[in-house]
Amino acid sequence: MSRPTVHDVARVANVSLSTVDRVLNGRDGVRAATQERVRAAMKQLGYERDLMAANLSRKRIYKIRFVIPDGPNSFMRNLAAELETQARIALRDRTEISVSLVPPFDGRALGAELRRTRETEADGVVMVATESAEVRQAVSELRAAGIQVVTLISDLSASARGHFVGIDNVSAGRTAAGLLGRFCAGRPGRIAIVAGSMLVRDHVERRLGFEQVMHSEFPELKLLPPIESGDEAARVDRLLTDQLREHPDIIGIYSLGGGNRGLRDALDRAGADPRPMVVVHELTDQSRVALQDGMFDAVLQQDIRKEVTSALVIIRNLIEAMPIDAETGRIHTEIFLRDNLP
Amino acid sequence: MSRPTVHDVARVANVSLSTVDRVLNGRDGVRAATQERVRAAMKQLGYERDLMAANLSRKRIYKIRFVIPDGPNSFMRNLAAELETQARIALRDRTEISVSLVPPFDGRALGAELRRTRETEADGVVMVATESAEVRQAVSELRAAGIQVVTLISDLSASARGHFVGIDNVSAGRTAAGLLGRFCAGRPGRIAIVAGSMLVRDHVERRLGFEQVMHSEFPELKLLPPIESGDEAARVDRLLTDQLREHPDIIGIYSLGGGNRGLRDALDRAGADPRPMVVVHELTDQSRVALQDGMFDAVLQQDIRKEVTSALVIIRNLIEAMPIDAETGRIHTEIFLRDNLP
DNA sequence: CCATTTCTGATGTACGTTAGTCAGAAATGA
DNA sequence: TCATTTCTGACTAACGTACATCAGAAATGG
Repeated sequence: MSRPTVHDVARVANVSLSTVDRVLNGRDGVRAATQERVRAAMKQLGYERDLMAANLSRKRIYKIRFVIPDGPNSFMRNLAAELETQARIALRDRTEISVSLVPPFDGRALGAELRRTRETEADGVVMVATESAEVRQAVSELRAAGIQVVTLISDLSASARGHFVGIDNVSAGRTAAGLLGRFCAGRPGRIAIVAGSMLVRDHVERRLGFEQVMHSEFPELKLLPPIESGDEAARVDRLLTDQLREHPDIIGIYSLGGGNRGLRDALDRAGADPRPMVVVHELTDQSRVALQDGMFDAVLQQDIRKEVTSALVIIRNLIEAMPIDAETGRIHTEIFLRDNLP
Repeated sequence: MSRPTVHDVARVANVSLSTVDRVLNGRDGVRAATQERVRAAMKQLGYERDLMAANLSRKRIYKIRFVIPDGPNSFMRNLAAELETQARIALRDRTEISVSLVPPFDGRALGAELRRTRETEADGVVMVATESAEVRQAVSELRAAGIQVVTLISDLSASARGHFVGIDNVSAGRTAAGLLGRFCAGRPGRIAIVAGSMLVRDHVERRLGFEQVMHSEFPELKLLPPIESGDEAARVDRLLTDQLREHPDIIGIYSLGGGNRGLRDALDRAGADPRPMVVVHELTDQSRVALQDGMFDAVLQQDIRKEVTSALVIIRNLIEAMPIDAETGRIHTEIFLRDNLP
């Protein structure tokens, strides 16, 4: 009553072990009719290949290369840390993870690094994409060489990548608006928007989603033009302080990028009462403390661990040419309040 | 450069394969000094037993039994469906999942079913707990018989269960209060609470957390005593309709259990304007539609798939007496608004 | 020091799969 | 129908570990 093996399949299909193996592993030299017989037997028996035995036999080790941005961005540093811990865990699944860092927002550097990957005999590459012709070119070459590619966090448009793992940033912006709008419940007033830069795609998308919902659902709230801070705390502080002084009727703030320490400082300085409702992105030490203080009301987040493990599952399935559950790559935008902090 | 095997350990420790095996599997007949040598070699090489090969050799199949509530509750039906899909996937990991259904909120029935489990030669049991003496007794017996027990979604207090997988329900209740309180922003009024049963710990804990935050942070909102519906839509409808009629000043509703179709019906019937703000648990077809209609404002959710896979990982680790990462069992409470629906 | 007990090594089989070789059967074309 | 090509079967050796058996070495007790 234990699970069926290739031997059982062979017996039922009335063929030899070799033939079953050939069908199972897509080797050629099997007549269509025979293939069908084997497949029927597998279905009839409910055969599922034993991955453990299979990998053991193949002595296969999946080599996965992560290419992510270097630099001080604390979100990316968290990602790097997570990769380090996942690397140890993945070893048990016969998966070897290596990480290489490239300058951020530099398509040329990323493309060059991707090309270098071909020499490392990796089975797959997971990368945080930067839009550029070089990158798209390099990705095509990798895939042509049989190396699978998955984009993480930031996608490549119109690319031949195998899959994307990350959140939907338009929906994240809409979510922020849904929260902030309800928090400001009926009171008229202005909403300040703090962004990093309108040159990066996820920020643009978040702003887009935010404005969509604000305009349609909360028309009594007036949006101020976004502050562009370059994700630098000092600039957030300075520019936002000015804006708060200029518009005493600011009752809500949406920060869709980094530099949230500056946001806190500006709010501290302004000391409005009641203070504006605040929704920000990315759960960091800073934003966590601010949540607990009651200075921020909600933090939107993407679960880095989930993104990494999903990327691993997906790229392994790509390598094995196994079907991919579309749900796996779709990362939800998580919402944290003071009370559901992890 | 590949991972070390028992052979490497034997060579480095200068002993035979047999001796390494004896140490590795805790067989006796190895002098303490020799054992030390072997262990040192393992540590030096960073040896990790290859679980795949090990299980293959043992021809071990993990038999896991899930015991979950029967009945129309759509959350539990989702769970059952998820178990079905996970069962196919788990097969590849030499894990055989069986599911048995018991009447909901019925400690005696659950206890009896758990006792029956002992005859199924299962290695572990995962169950959605109902509080009762019979259940605690049955769990102790299972564990005494060497069968691991993990509670899922709803925990057992003071029990000998091996682990709990699920959200922190107190924190979920607090989160609901944080949202509903802010949504009701300053307006005074009453809050209705709809629960399933105070016999299951998750409902008790949610209520507790909800009331904590409501009392301390939003004292202008008065809480009505909870409606106990047994998670039946018809009863929710009837009881809530009564309550809405009796208290026209209800401006918020927290539903911490099932039967949300009844909640919708009652709200439809009452037709208040402005309608009360509504926070419910569990993303189902019903609650999803209600979110999109704007009938519900927020839905708290636990990721069923994550819970099932975490439970499987944990119970396998328990069976193998491997260390358990505390983070694995901790499931976050997710928040869904209309705009971040998956 | 010998007899006994306790420890260690050598060897083999098994687990389910992959992957190869080689001989022979079956289908195909001329 | 024969020569060729295309399929198929029978075997075998791995992969890393578990587990059993048996012989022989080392430590122990008297």
